Amino acid sequence: MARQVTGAARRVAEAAEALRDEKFNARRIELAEAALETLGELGFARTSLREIAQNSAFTHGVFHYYFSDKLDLICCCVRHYKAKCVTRYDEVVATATSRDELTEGFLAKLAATLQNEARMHRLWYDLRSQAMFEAAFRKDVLEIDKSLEAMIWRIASRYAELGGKRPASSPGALYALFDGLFQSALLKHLAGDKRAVPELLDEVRRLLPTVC
Amino acid sequence: MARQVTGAARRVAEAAEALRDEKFNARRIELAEAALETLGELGFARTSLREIAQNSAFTHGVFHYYFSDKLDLICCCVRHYKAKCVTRYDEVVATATSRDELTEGFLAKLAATLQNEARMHRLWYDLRSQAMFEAAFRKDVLEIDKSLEAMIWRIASRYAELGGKRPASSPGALYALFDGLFQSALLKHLAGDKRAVPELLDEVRRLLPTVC
DNA sequence: CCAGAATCTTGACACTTGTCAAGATCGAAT
DNA sequence: ATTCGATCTTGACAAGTGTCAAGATTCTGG
Repeated sequence: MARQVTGAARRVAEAAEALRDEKFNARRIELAEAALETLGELGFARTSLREIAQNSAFTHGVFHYYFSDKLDLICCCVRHYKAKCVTRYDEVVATATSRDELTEGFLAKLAATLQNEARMHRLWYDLRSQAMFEAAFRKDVLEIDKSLEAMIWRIASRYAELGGKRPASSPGALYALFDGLFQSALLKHLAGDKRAVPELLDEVRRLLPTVC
Repeated sequence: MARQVTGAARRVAEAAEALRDEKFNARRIELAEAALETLGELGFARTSLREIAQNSAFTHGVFHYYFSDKLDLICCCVRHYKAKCVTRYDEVVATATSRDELTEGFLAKLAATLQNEARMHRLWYDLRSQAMFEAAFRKDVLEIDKSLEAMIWRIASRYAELGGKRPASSPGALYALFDGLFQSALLKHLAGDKRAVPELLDEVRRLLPTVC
């Protein structure tokens, strides 16, 4: 019986610990989300922990309590950012019943995110560049890049399927193409070029039938 | 005659000033080149003027003498970097007499620069991302991006010409594609992935005939 | 050769940075 | 209600930052 009690006690203890862990992790994500605000505004180079804290409801000490250091915090930010990103077009892919529908749904989301979430996108490009210098970022960044490539591939595959064809290039090349176009459009958009978004849409509209 | 003397004196003075200017500018470029060493090693975020000075033969005060501030220095670096970059493939384009020759020449240079000048390339991607945050960089960065696009276009046009065809996509899309592929390969290469370079070459070899 | 300008060195300034530790506050189990 | 651990605040520290100014040095025209 002693053994059963011990077992039950251990289970309770484990459950409590799991709860604490979950709470701890939820807090980390809260903090990461707050940090993303400032990071998106200022970029990696100009963002300090104190700046992050001041633009949030937290004090700078809390960040040190939940993260071992600055890199740890930013890694967590990147990982969290990823989860929200890679499902952006999934609904469109799932519901579209024709090439046109898929095209228009994709383009609409593309334009919307380029305009409304420009700060998050530029942060992603910033951090991906940082990964070229800072080894600590590389694992997460490469993983996200793979997810984004898969995301584009899902769109292209479905588009090809709806036309009874198969994508004409590799996932890597397709991702490179769309990512390059998006990055360039983002820069122009941030520079105040009103034509950036429509030109991107035109380009993608023209390109889709030729690559899939 | 007084007028002639004045005119001559003015011309002499102007020549002297031009000489000073030239010398001044040559020094700026020397300093920018030294700064590029450290920038390529550490990236924009982690590079300070003192670090730059310590890794060079100059004292940190000189940089302040020749540049109004840090941004001015880095803008100069970027502009200088550009000049060296955009002519990389021109000789290949000028001398190649067949599609194969152009392909192989292009791929050889591509592989060489990816491996030997990885630090400069990652700095370029870093600064291009910075331009999304820092307006002061945008003009120069957009200009360089245009030059690179034109560089790719020259290659593609010549390649198409040698096959009696015309490029199948716009300059922007072509640049996006190659830039995206290069950026991805660079990241993998820096992460220690031995397959990064050969995979890039394979991809480009496969792609060239389909886009031109 | 020498005065004045150009160039460079040095050291200081005010400020920001990441990190940490001591203590306050909170929450929950006993 | 008390106690103890988790959570948070606050303030401090040393190191590093961009900037600048005063003076040393070098260059150059006369």
